[in-house]
Amino acid sequence: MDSQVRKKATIYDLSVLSGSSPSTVSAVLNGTWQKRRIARDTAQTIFGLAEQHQYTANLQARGLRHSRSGLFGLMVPVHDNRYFSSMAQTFEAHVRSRGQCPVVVSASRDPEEERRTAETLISYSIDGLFIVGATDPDGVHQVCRAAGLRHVNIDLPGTKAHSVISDNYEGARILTEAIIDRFGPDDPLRPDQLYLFGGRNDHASRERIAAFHATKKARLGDDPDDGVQSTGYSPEMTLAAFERFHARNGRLPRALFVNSSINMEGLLRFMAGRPPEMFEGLVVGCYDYDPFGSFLPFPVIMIRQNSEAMIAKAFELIDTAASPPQTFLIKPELIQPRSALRGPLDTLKDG
Amino acid sequence: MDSQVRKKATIYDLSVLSGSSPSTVSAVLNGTWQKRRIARDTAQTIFGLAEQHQYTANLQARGLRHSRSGLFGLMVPVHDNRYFSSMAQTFEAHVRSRGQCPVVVSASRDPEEERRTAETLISYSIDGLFIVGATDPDGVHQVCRAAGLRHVNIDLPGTKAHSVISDNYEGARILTEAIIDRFGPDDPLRPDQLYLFGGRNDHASRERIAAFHATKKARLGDDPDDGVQSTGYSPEMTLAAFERFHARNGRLPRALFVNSSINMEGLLRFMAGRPPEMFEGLVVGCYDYDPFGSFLPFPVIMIRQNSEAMIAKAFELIDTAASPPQTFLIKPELIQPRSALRGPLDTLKDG
DNA sequence: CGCACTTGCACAATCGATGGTGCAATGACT
DNA sequence: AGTCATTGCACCATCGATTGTGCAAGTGCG
Repeated sequence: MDSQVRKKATIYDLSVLSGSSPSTVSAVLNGTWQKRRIARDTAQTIFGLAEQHQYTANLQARGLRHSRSGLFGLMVPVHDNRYFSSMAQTFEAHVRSRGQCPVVVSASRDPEEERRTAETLISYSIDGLFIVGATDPDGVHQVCRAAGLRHVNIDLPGTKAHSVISDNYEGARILTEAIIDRFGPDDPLRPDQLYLFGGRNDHASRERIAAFHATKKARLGDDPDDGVQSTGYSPEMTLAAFERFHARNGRLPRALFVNSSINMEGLLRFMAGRPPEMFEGLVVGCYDYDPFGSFLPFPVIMIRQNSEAMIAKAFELIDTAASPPQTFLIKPELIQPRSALRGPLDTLKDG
Repeated sequence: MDSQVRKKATIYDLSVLSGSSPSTVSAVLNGTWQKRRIARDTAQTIFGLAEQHQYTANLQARGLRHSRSGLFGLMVPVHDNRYFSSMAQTFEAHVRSRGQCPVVVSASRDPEEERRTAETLISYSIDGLFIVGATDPDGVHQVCRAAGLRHVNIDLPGTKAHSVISDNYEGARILTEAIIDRFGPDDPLRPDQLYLFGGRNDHASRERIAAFHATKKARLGDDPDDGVQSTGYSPEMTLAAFERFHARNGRLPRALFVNSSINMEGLLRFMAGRPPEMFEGLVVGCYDYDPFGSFLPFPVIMIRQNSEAMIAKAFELIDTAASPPQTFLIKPELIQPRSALRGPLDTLKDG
């Protein structure tokens, strides 16, 4: 009843109530009162009033004064994806432990949207920004630099700011090896039986495709040109690619390298309504880890990108000067089929 | 080179450059210039300068003046979960289309953290808040009301503000029916062969458990007391529950009602390292939809909660007075095994 | 020409918190 | 008592944008 829909108390309110000046109230409540030689008694009084009236600072006002906001941004392509959302989970914990407020927004892999989103966040004077999987990291960089905003690229590298990315070449190499190893010497995999689906013209895909080619050539002796079906990061396009392949060949390849969990969803759509037998003997490598994906009816070897390490490294970099910009590779991990890993959620109390 | 790390331009900078007063510049740039009878020529000049100097408004200053920020918050328990992250995806699109900036934060299902997080967001004068799956919605409500912040509960209801939740009773009923229907008349399911794993003492779980009990009794004629293993929303606790069950009985139940995808991850952990044969014949109902979970080696019937409809309804409610608070039920959908649904990501350009 | 309007804009207060500076009161010391 | 240092706090400008108000110059009309 006491504090209905009344506006929040300000230092001016407490100033009147306590008989002290607003600046004294401010000093007490932001912790600088000792430095400003405010008497302990005065402070106590003000603390009491603050508690009684549920005072909390107006962070916009403080931010305006400081040209900082206490907000720290994470810009992801999409929320609805285990890789990015587990990154967000880790990110939040880090930011909170720094006493700041995490803000996660998505920019839909649209360069224009990416820049607009950065602009918006900058208008709130955010203190830092991680740019995850941006289509145009350097475009976002322009915007950030013009505003003097500290930022780090994650997952896809830019040329103007520090970047922390997966070691996609190495990851794709070990994944391709693992797929090939899955077939015994009695009936080994032939080069024309292993296809890569997914990917687009971004740094990560290019690296993975290069490693895929190189490893195929090294291990299988050959690598036909049509072994890569580029589909973008779209389930629907990936589905279409599988359907085209199936229409042409009457079956799926024996083995698949799927570029991401999003592309894997294209495979799921292909599976829906088709007989399970169609997928017998299939071996899939997926460049992403999803616990449910790991238990499909056929073996799915996965790559788990180490998002915790990437976020940690990014926080290390955010406070260091960016010149010259460097790219840091974080080694991903091969996950054998039927693995249920622990994740960031496991650190929560109970759930 | 031009705009190195120089501070952002303000209306005062443009004021000097244009020879107009700051208030004129402000009026031009915030669109009220016609109302304030600023000459078109003057406006043009200022628009030009603004563009040239890449002016963007300081939204903290604007927010301070307006006691609004243009930020709209979504507080979820965790990011790392398809249900919540797809909700976030839908939420973002809505907020953007309202011309506001979405802010997604997680509160870890910790009542204290929930209140603190709300406090923080309020300190930034956010314009609205959706409280998703809160452990203590009414506690958060207190905080919001004291600040006059519009808010709606989603997924778990409160008693003091409008709530939009899944029709958990109905969903659990049709899920339980579907599980039972999965078994033919030759070898029908016995009451002691169907167990519920997961859930805690929240509204959703209580409703689901009630429906589970009622449906079992109605369809199978009986319902032993120990048919519900409460584990919270924790993969690890759920794993432990499965292990206990298995240790006691030497096998899993024939059929499972798993309370959420998070609890399903506990089942995955149980599966890891155990022979696939152990899960032959198993039928699972899962109260959540995950595309990968839909294609496990045994039939998994899922409930897809309609997060799009819930978000849409919540936006409808946010602008209406909250008295008296009502709870709106959104019907969830039964998803047969091996289904790969389209999701919010499919509306994106390509990926 | 004189008066009433309209046009076009400047002025200044305001939102809430911060921090540099100044100043009175008190105490310490010669 | 006089000097100086310290204590304890108030004053005020400031961050950038918004908006109510006031006012000079221009226009129209009798």
